Amino acid sequence: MTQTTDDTIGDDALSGLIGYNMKRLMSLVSADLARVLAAFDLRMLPFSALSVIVRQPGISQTELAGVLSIERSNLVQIIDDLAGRDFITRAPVAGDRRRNALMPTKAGSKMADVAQKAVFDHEARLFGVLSDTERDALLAMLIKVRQAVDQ
Amino acid sequence: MTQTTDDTIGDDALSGLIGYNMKRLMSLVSADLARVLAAFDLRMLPFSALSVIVRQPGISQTELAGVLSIERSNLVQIIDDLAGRDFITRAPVAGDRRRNALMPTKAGSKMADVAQKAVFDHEARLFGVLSDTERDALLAMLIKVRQAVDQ
DNA sequence: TATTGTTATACTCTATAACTATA
DNA sequence: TATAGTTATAGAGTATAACAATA
Repeated sequence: MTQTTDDTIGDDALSGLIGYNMKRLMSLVSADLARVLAAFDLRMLPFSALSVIVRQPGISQTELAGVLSIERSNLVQIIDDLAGRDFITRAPVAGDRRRNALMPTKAGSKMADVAQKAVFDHEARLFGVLSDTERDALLAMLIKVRQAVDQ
Repeated sequence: MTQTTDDTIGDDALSGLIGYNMKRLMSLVSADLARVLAAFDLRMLPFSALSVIVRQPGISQTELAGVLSIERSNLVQIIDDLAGRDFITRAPVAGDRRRNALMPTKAGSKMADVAQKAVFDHEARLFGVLSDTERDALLAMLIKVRQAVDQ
C-alpha cells in the first residue's frame, strides 16, 4: 500500500462540486440505461429520437435535432437506422421538397411504447433510493438549472 | 412551419425522465466548465487528476484511476500531459519499482489552486438559480444515488 | 501467477465544414 | 441567398486486449 497524506484515498478535492458528482452519476446511469435499451437493440439517441417522433409525427430532421439539442449531421445516421428497421418513414412534405416528415410506423410506435415502459421501470429502480418527493425535487432542479443556463 | 399533432414541438415524451434531463443539463455544464478550464489549458480529466494528486501526493496511477473511475490505460496520456507541463512528477516508490508515486510540483499545486477557485466560482454562477439549501440537497441526492447504484 | 504502467485499437459521441437540392 | 438533408472528418471519452518489467 502506498502511504499518502490522508488515511483514505478519495476524491475529496472534487466531491464538493455538483458538476463532478453529476458526471460521475451520469456515467453510471448511462451505462445502466444502455443495458436496458440494448435488449431492444436501441441506444440512447435512437430511443430518444423515436420517442419524440411517435409523440410528434411529421416533425422534420432539423426540428428533431433542435428538440434533442444535437447536430443535424449527427441525426442522419440515427434516422437511417430507425428507417432501416422500419420504425419510421421519411414522408415527403407537400410544398417543401427539402424536408422529410418523420412518421412512426406501427412497429415503431409499438417499440417506443415497450422501450419507454422499460426505461421508466428502470428509472424507478435506479432512483429508488430517493423518495417520490426527492425525485420530484431532483427533476425540478435539473430542469430549472437547465432553463436558467440555456437562457 | 411543419404542423404536428401538438401545437408545440418539444421533448414531452422524455421530459419526465431524470436520466434524460440529467444528460441534457450535464451537456451544458460540461461545455461551460470546459470553457473555464480552457483558460488554463486544462480539460476536465487532467484537472480532476491534478486536483486529486495535489490532495493525495504519492498516489499511484492505478489508485488514481480507481478514484476517478477511469481505466488505467486512459490515464496514461493524462499523466504524460501533466508531467510534460511540469505539474507533476513520477517519483519512484521504494520497495516497488512497478509503481509511480505521483507528486505535484509547486507549479502544479499553484495551478490546481487557481483552477479549483475558477471552477468553484463558475459552479456558483452556473447553479446560482438554486438556493444554498437546494444546492446542498441536489449534491446530497447525486451522491446518495451514486452510492446506492454503485453498490 | 498477479500487478503496474504502457501501447494499440476500436467504438461512441460530438462538432465543423462543405456539398446538393431545393426554396 | 438561405435552408434541409447529407457526407466526410476530426477530436474527445471510453473500453478491451496484450505486452514488458516487476512483484
